[in-house]
Amino acid sequence: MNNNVKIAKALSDPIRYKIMLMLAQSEAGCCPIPGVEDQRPGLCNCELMTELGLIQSRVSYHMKELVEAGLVTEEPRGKWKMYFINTKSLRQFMEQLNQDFALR
Amino acid sequence: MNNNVKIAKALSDPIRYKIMLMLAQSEAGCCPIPGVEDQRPGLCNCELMTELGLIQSRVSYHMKELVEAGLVTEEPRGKWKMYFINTKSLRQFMEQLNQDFALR
DNA sequence: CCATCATATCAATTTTTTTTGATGGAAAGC
DNA sequence: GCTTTCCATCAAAAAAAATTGATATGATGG
Repeated sequence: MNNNVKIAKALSDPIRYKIMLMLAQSEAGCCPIPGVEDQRPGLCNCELMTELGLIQSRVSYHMKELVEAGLVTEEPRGKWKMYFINTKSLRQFMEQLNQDFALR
Repeated sequence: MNNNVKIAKALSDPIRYKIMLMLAQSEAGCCPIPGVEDQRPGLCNCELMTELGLIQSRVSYHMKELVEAGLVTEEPRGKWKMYFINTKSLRQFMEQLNQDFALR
């Protein structure tokens, strides 16, 4: 299946789209480990759960979908799992849309 | 529901994505009416059926999805129904992605 | 080691989407 | 008028996706 279809499918769920927005807007990493410098903006499951009001397995499911589509990268941080938006894949998605549909 | 989610959902089916590609690449309108000047590039159900090898109701269903998402416009032409890609909606989709995810 | 916390995964269920075959309507040609 | 062609829509079935609750894994801190 065409990769753009995969990306579109990942973005086609309201919860996942909202999660992407949250990742894009996250200012500082949640669950910071004291002393660790690299605190890229990102979110962990725990934060997503509380913000979205969803149970853990549901968040986990959607994050897996986003990661498998390549829209999100993940990184264990201590006992937490941090998620980061992968803007590169979004750019590629748009680039492909431009090509496919001769938008420029 | 967010309009980008609607667009993404419409694009998230392989058949619909392929139809969009076909519409984008259509050179001349099929089912031309003799004497009518305005023959914008577009396709009708009949052509989509044969090209895709799908039954009529299935094509009809997917075209309805695309039209309702705003990705495609339709126009009766004689007993045929012509479909045209709506690049404007695609542009808006991408513009919104840019904004939402701070891609530029 | 043990208890706890954060997350992953699984099976069962629910919901949504897609597909199909049938029927009906509208336009075109005879 | 009648027939044919093209398309829309419907109900039922099939397929796919999402949700839930339970259980498992893995790191942390005592």
